[in-house]
Amino acid sequence: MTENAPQQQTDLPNAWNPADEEAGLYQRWVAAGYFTADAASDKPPFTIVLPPPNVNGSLHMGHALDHTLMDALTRRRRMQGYEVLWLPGMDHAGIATQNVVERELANEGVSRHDLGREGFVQRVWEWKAEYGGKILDQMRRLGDGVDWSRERFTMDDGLSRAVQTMFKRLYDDGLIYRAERIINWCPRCHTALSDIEVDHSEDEGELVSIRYGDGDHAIVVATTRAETMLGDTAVAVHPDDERYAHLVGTEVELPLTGRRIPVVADKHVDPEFGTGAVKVTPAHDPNDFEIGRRHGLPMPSIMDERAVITAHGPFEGLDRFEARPAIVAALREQGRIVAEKRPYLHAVGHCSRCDTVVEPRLSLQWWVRVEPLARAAGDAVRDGRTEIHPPELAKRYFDWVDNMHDWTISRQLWWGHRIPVWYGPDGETVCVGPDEEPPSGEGWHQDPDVLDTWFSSGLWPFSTMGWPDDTADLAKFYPTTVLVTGYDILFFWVARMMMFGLYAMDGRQPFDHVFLHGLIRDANGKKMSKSRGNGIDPLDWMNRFGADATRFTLARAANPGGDMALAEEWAAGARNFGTKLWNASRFAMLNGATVARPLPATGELTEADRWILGRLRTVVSEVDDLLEDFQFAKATNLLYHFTWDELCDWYLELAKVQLSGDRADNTRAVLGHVLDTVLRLLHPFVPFVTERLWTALTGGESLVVARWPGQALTGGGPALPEPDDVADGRITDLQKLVTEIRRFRSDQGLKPGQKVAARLSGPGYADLAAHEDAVRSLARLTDAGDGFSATAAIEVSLPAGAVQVELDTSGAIDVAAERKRLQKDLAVAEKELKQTEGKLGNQAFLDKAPAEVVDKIKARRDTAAADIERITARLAALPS
RNA sequence: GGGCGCAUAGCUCAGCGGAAGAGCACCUGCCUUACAAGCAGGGGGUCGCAGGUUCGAACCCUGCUGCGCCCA
Repeated sequence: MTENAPQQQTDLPNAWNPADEEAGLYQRWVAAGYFTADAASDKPPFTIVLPPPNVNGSLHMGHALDHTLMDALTRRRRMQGYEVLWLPGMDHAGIATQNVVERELANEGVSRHDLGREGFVQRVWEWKAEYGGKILDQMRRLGDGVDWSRERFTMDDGLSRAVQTMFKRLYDDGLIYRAERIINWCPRCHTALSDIEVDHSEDEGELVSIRYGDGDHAIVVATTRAETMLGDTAVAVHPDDERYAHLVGTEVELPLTGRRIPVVADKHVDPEFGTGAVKVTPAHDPNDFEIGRRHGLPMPSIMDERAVITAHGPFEGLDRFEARPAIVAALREQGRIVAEKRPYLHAVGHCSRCDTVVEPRLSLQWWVRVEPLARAAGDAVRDGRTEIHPPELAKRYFDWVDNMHDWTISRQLWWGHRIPVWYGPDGETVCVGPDEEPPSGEGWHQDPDVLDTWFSSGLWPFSTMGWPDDTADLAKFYPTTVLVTGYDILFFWVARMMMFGLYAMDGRQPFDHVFLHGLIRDANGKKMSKSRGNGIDPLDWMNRFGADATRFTLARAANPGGDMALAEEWAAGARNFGTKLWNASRFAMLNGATVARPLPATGELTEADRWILGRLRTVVSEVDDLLEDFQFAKATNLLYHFTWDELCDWYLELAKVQLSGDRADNTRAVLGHVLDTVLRLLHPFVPFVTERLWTALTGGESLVVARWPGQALTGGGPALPEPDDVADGRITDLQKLVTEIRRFRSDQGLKPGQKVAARLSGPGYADLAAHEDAVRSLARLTDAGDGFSATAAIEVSLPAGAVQVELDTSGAIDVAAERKRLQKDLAVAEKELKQTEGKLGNQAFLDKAPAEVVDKIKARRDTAAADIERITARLAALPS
């Protein structure tokens, strides 16, 4: 390490141009191997597996946030001396990718069936080679410090083997079974979907009331799906509903079909809803399916896989949405429509991939029996083996895992892991493990379906490290330390990885912590979406403001659990901060700031030096605490304000004075030191600009592998002096004095650059006399030389007493402006006096409030009283 | 229908029992030799409404109103 090599001059350009430097810096980091994890290392591990993005996806703002936070976590831990593994990769996104390639084929006038299964899958691989993984390059743009040597893909041989192993184990344990049930069917994708692949929305539909039967034997049912009446096999009423008691056990005629169907009593019918009677279509509604099961009803399917009506005379061949009005019209003709309500708002499920309205469908599918797995997943969080941050979200997790339905894992697709089950000529069913030969011979065939993409993604925390083999990576890096994702992905990711991880890894949880961040919204707090057109492309921001600015914007908005609104102005602000940091650093370096020598002894430092170093020490400690607690927004805001408001606005200005004094070298050391530390603290969030500045400042190899300030694991780091109350108070006084003078100047319309002769005096000034040069520099005051003639005076009250500032404004002063100012200050002081005296006049307050609170109020009262006296006198002295 | 969360400056959000804060926006003046992607100064809020607890409430409790999200 050459971290302490001296660096006198700087080769830094005048301005920071991210586009010129980011890509080169990133390449250098990767080439140096900084991000490559070593399973043989003695360092403590810190592991994150990247929730794998879809192979057909591109980086959106949600990813950018996710990645920024993961990168910040891993970069800091790396600097702290951990052996960091951040493992990247992608999933194969079964439905989405198959859709993409099918669309491509459609443009060529070909269907996947023309290519055949093998040909189609080959074609998807070719597509992947050419277009897949765009997001990986976008991750490089963002600066993700991932271990590219361990990049994985869910369809790779190793991960496929893990999938087959897992299937076999679950099958053998009786946790995977095949059954005919109602599933969510997408008539466009032609596949089953799991519950969470269905999005519900309130859609406008119609509620039609239909009379079944006639005369005394009539019963009215209401439905939003009139077309399903073709598949009705019963009408159900509540057993205690006296209105229909006489009909239960009898049959009514089902219109249009000539069929007679029974009226059954079922206690799951809500007698309050509608007429209290419901039509029962067991093959096309999950509730009706349950009723059908309880009453042994037939379950005819009336639609094919495209949701087109099959059989049933005139309606055959109609799409379900064409069939609906046709059937209503036919019923109306027969006088069977009792009431119609349009529009009628009701919840409708849509395919999360293509937005088609899902069709509940009776079909034979493979299922995971989740009960024991979900219980273990809940217990791991209940036991505290896995901690969810922020903890409020644990409740949502429990609600989900404790009430989870069995999971449909078969998909009627070709792109994915094929179900490793073979069926024999005599009805045999054989599940085949990865190292076994599948049965062959006449009549044997493999199940045609593939597994849900989430089945393979659920294995990600360990399949990526070589499971089911015992590998060095698993030994070193499992369980992973933290999973970072949005709270909307809690069920997709967390629950499924937890279930599989605990099962496959002998009860060892896949991650110790789960950090859930909020969702990205636009400047008005609205969710970003394609239909709204309010999405922001992170690449656009990276192009215009730089990767650092994009990252810093996201990190500054990331309060745990809270959603965050973003707008271009936010990114511009972050870019401005980078510029500020750049300019401040360049200024410091041009003035010889250096880390070449150790910090001077405390006794050799000025109060300004001791103040900024004390503040720095506090900031280091606070930032550290905040980051341990995933408080990214607070940590970055603290750094933003320390850098801008304290370091740049005050210390750099004070340093300008010191640099022309006799202890300039000390100032150079302090400047270098503060800057060095600030760059280290900021590096996890804005890696590029800090790297460029830090290597220039220190001559060190790279900030990526530099030590993190403070904290035990870092083995020390620069020793900073304790915060110094005297120095802090002195600088606070100085700031107040300078600010008051500036206020006066501004009131009086004096140009900021205009020097004004002044004389400073008063009891409060004794302690500040040593800072006179600084005060004069910051307030643009010159000495009161010959011919000085005060035309105005202000009085600033400090804890040690008042300071008089007499100024020669070389002209008349604006008395009205001065009076206005004083009156305003007076009003403030009077309000303060009234408030504090009110409290102190309350015996109950004096008796019950803690002594330090009472003392504080007393001090405030005294200050207010003194201010009133002073201001009143000043007002009286003003020429009228 | 069940559950959760939020209502604080024009906008987006911190603060969660002892003096109302930030960023952006806004107003005034400045190209003051690091920085106009900037500097200096300034204006702006009875902290959704109504009760209660407390010496003291933006902060705790109850109800109401209005939003948002998840699940059914």
